[in-house]
Amino acid sequence: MAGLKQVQRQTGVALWRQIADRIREAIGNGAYDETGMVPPETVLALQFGVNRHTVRSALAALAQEGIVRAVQGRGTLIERKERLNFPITRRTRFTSGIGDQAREMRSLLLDEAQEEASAEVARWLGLKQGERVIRLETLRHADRRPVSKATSWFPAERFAGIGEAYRKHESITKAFAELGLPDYVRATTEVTAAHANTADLAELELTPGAILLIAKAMNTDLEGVPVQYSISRFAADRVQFTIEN
Amino acid sequence: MAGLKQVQRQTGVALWRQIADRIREAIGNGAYDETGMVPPETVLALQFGVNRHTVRSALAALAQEGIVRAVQGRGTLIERKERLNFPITRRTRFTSGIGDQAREMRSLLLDEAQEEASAEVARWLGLKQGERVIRLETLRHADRRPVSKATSWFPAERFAGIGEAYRKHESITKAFAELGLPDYVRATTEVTAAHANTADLAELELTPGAILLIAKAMNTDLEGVPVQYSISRFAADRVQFTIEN
DNA sequence: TATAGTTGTCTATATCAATAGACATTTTAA
DNA sequence: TTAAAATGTCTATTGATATAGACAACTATA
Repeated sequence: MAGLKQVQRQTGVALWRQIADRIREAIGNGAYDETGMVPPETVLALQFGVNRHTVRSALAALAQEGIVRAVQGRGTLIERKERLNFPITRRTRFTSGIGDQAREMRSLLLDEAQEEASAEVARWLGLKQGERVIRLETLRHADRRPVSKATSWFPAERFAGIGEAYRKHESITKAFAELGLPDYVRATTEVTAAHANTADLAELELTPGAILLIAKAMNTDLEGVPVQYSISRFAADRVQFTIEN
Repeated sequence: MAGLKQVQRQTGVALWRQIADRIREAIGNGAYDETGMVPPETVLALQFGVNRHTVRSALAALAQEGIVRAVQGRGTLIERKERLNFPITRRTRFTSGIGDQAREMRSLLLDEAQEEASAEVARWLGLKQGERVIRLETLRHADRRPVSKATSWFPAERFAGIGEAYRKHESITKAFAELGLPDYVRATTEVTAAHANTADLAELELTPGAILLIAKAMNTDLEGVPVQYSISRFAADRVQFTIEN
């Protein structure tokens, strides 16, 4: 079976829109990953059982969204969104925040350690300097491209075992949930920029001179008690932050 | 603020369809419960900022779905959906299964008793005949109309106190959760039909000769251990079951 | 019994959606 | 260089969508 098909007429939803939705979904599922382009308009028209112009309307809509780009003579290329968008809100989460923009998300736990809180960490987590904290080093990929490397600190007492939970779920949100924190909010985020150092270059697969976006973030539980402080280093050419006010 | 509004033009979705969706949603939210009818076409046209004919298209679509019925000179009446649909799947639950079709759900605990398992109950629950089970008699209403009367049996040892939990939450799912069973699945469902007896007639507010749909269901925990066996008697003219394969 | 309020029907017009066909333009590869 | 394959553009036609206005038919109520 080649076909997507199944577009319905006279439902109040235009065929071109139904087709655009199908193609967008197929792209999201990686259906055309091998070629990196959408099938020719004539082929799509045949598959969906509509006129080529109708397919063109659908592709025009997708081009408007920046999902595809038509090149005369070649075909209609799928645009890799080279900048993942991170909305920064009170409900900022890494995975679900960009889950609709990338097909495959990976979050690897590189290192875990228990240590004494530095002055900075203690200040952010509302602890005394020297109190025990758990530090996680994580590396996050989207579609096999490294996106960010993050260092996170958690109060050791409250979140014992978070390393294991994170390794299992590849998600801070789910790790928190497993440890009895079903919900949390982003309290503050500080964004700066810097040049990548040699370690960054290797881990994020960058070239010398590359720029990083650095986000220092503090999350709290619903009572306002700090639960996480993290410093994330993003490859600046692969992400953008959006802050809505 | 009166208005729903917010219909968009030139999105590939016809205005009449957007409006139909809004009105259907508003009906589902009980927005027009006081009058039992949709506002006049002219009022809706004003609210949505469209022509009256466009509203008429939307209402015609809803009438086709059986959600409303227009009466010349009176108005457009909201049709009480006389058959609630029960999807029967592995995740069958009473309340959430029809929660989007009725505005007010009630589940009353009529009686609770601890008794010895009959041969039938023992077989379904994987117990030995004579083992202790808890029996609950429940009556379920949707929008103040009785829908079903059910007798449920639970292993007494594992689910001590389920009667109280059910009375409190009016939900088997939540009662299970309170007793440490966060999730369960429908293992088997047997459906038959019969005439209502005199007790059914009274409890389900039926007229003599009425038909019942009788569902014998067994739920298990995620390990496959039976947790509930129930016999539910549904007023056949108020429900339908759907089984997707 | 009027009358106001409501839905039903009809005509007319403009725009959007979809089909059909022809041909131009560009890229890729034989 | 040529041809095949793909997208781009144009004209024309049909049906669905939406607006506009007028009036008929029906219901409830004063």
